[in-house]
Amino acid sequence: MNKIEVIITDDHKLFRDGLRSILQQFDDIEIIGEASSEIELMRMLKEGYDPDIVLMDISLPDGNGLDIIKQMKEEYVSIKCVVITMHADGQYVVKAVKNGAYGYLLKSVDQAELVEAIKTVGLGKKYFNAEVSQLMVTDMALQQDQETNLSERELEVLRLVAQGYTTKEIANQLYVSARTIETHRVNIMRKLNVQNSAEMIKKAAKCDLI
Amino acid sequence: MNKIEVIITDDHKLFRDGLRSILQQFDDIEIIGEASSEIELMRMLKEGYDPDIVLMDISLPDGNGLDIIKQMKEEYVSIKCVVITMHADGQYVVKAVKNGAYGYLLKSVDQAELVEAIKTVGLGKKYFNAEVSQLMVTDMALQQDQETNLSERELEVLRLVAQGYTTKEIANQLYVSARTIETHRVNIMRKLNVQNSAEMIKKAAKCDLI
DNA sequence: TTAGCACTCAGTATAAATACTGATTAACAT
DNA sequence: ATGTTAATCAGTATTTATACTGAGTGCTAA
Repeated sequence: MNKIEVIITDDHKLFRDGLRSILQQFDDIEIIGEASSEIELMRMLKEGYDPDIVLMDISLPDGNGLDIIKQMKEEYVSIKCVVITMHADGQYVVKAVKNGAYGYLLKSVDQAELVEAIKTVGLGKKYFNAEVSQLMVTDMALQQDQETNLSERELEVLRLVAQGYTTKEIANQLYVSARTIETHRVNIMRKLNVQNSAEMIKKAAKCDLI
Repeated sequence: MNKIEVIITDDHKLFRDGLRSILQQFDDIEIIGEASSEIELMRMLKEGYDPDIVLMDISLPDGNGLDIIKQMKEEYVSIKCVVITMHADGQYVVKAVKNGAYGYLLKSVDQAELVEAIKTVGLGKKYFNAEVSQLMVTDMALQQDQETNLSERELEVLRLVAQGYTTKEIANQLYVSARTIETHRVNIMRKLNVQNSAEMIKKAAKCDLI
């Protein structure tokens, strides 16, 4: 069996050393490099490093660690990113998942779980433990809790607006005057607590109304 | 300790009987009712049934089971819904979570896990096992895979548009002419393959570009 | 070195949205 | 009964967006 090749990315040398020390004990895992920043990581990849897994802290000094996951995934399709962080924040987890991360580990995990995560991801599967899943679930449930109280008619209008129909077109479709639709739009914006159509559609999309 | 009061909702009597038979063995769980449809369930709740948990199949004959979770949550805040279904579909899981479900079980789970889920939810915590979390994660990662290829500048403009700034305002902020911003808008819409600003914002929101 | 793309900018005309002022009717719950 | 809300409709003026025609510069990768 081939070794799982890993690059560790974290701005704290001591932490990198610790990880290396732990992972060195396993014959099927090999640390092929370390980076102390996103820039350094990207430079290494550009220079030809080709790890199976990048183990990455997302509170790096240069920029947002979550964005780099996406970037890396686009440029180096085969590399799988496992986030390791102290941030027990559902939004971070969701963002990481959406950006293509293969795993999300809290720094509170133990050795055994770290290794299990790496091996799981090494097989091409994703690794998110119960705690992390919980964070994600809780966050998603919260997002939905923004009550809207739009009437049926308003929802209907909102959906048509979001589909790109103009006020006039909607009026024709619903057999009412354009004035009516305009009133609806104003009321919808008031209820969603936004100032204009762009924000209205954004908020509607975020709240899954459309 | 109080018993966890459960209503089983499923359109197959045999399945309800099976669940009842399993759960009856546990002293701290009590089946206080059964419903064979959403309508029946809602009627029971209206009549005063007040379960801790509703164990619900989401492929019921009358309407979409996922929507009823939301409805129930709004009208009966204290009731926790646990979905039990044969649909191993990430989108369903995501939707269930967003609608406020406290758990999602595949019909392939065993007795032990069913009971564990009920007890966990009974304590007010959510229960989503590794398999289900996996489905959810996979689905979310997929959604993100729609490539966009917007340039940095275009993303910047897009985000400002979504925040409700007008073309002129954006032009002032970025120290370029309004023409330039208009060109950007047109290019963004072309790249996102949409016909107007409303669709542009909707698509951007759905793809988490903003 | 040439082709493509990002980014910038222009005029003219029309279509649409927004801001302000209002109003009537019907349903529904306190 | 009375207040609240949904749903409908109106005029006028202004601001924005859109559609059509374009173009020049500078970078980069084939």
